[in-house]
Amino acid sequence: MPKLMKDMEKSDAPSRGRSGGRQPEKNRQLLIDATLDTIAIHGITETTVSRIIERAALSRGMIHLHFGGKDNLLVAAAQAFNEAYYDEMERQMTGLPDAPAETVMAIVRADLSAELLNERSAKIWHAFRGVASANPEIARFSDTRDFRLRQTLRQVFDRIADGEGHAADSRLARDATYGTLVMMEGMWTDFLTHMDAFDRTEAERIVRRFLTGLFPDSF
Amino acid sequence: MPKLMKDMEKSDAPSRGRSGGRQPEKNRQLLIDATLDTIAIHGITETTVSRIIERAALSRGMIHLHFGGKDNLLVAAAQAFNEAYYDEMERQMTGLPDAPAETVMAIVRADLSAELLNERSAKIWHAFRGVASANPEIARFSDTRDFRLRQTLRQVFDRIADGEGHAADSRLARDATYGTLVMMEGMWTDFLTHMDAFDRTEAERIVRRFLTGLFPDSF
DNA sequence: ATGGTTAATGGACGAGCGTCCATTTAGGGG
DNA sequence: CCCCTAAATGGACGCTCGTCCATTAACCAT
Repeated sequence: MPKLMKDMEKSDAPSRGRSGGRQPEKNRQLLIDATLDTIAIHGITETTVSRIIERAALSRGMIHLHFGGKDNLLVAAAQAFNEAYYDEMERQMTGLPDAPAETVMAIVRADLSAELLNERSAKIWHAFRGVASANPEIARFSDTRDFRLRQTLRQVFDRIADGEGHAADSRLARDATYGTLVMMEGMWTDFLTHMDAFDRTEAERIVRRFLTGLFPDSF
Repeated sequence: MPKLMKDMEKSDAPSRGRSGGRQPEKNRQLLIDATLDTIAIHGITETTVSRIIERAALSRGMIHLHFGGKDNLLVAAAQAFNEAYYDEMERQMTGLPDAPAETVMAIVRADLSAELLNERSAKIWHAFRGVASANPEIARFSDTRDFRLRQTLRQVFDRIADGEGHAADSRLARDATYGTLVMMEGMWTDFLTHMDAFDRTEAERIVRRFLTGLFPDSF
C-alpha cells in the first residue's frame, strides 16, 4: 500500500514501462488476475501454479516471491474478487435519489447486472464457495460480501417499514432482508446453470414482486 | 451335503460378509460413500485417491476396477448424492393430503429438513456446484435435481393459480416456481455460511410469506 | 561508475498424484 | 476336488504438483 506513490511515479514517467522493467505491484495484480481467469476457465481443481504463471506470462518463482505460496495467492484472489464486487456495486449506487424502495431495487439490479453477474464472475464465485467450507481464509471473504450487503439492505428496509407504519410487524424488515438476499444468492446459482435462459429483467421483477407482497405501498 | 448348506447360506443370508468375502456391489457403494465423506471433510481439492481408499478401507486398485478411474468415481458419487436427495424427498412427500398449497410447503419443508439440508450435504452440494462449471458430467446431475423440482412445483402452482382464478396473470405460476426455487437455493448457501444461526422454521416461514403475497387466498 | 538492494528468473527437487498390472484370493461349476 | 472366472490386492510407474534457491537483471543512492 505504501508503494502506491511509487506506482504513480511509474505511470507518470514514461521512461520505464516500455521495456517491461520491474513493477512488483503490477505483477502482483497480474498474478491475481491470472488466477481468477484460470479458475473461471479451467475450474478450481485444475488451477495449478503452472497454468497461472503461464497465463500471467511470468516466471515460476513469482508466486512464492509475492505471496509466499499458492494458497496465499488463492486467498488474495478471493479478496480481490470480493473487493471488485463492492467497487462496482458502489459505482452503480452513486448519485441515486434518496428513495428507499428504489435503493433496494438498485442494489438488486446491480447484483444482477452484467458487470457483476456474468459467466466469469459466476464461475469464480461458485468455485470459491465450493472450497470455502474447507478453507476458512477464503470463507472469510465470501462472508464479508454477505455481511455488508445484509447490513445495507436491513437499514433501508427498516426505513421502509417505518414509512409504511408496520410497527406491529417486528419481523418485516428482517424477513425482507433475508428473502431478498437468498433470492439474489439463488439467482446467481440459477444463472450459472441456465446461462442461456437467464433473464435479468425477469429476475429483478420477481424480487420486486416478492417485496410488493411485504410492502404493498412501496414496491 | 456341503452343497446344500452352501445354497442355504446363499438364499437365506446375504450376510456372507463374515470373513469379508468378495462383494463387488457393496464395495462399489463403499467407494461412493467414502468419496462423498472425503469431499465433506477435506473439500473437493483435497479429495485424492489415497484418501478415498483409506476411508473405504479398500485397496488402491478398486477405483480403477469398479469405475475405471477417479473422474468416473466422482461422477458416480454426484449421481448417487442426487438420487439420495430425491429418495428422501419422495419419502417425506408420501401420504400427504391432496391440498396444493400444503404440497408446496411440504416440498419446501423437506428441502430444508435436517435429513436433506445438513452440514455434510451442504458441503458436498456446494463442492459439486463449484466444479460443475468445469465438468459437464457432474453438471448434468446438478441440473437434473433442479429440473425435477421445477417440474413438480410448476405443476402444483398451476393448480393453485387456477383455483384462485388468476387467469389474467399468466406469469403467476411461473414466478412462484422460480421464486420458490431461488429462495431454497439461496437458503442452502446461507446454511453453509451461517450454520449456527440458520433456523429451518424461520426459513420456511419466509418462503410462505413470499407465497402469501402471490396467492393471498391459499397461503 | 560502483555497490547495494530488491525484483525477477527458471530449473532442481522431493512429495504426492492417478493409473495400471502382475499377482493373489475367493467362489461356483464341471 | 480342481479349475476357471472374476474380485481384490498393493506396489511400480511416469508424471505433475508446489516449493525453493542460486543466479541474473534492474534500479537507486552514492
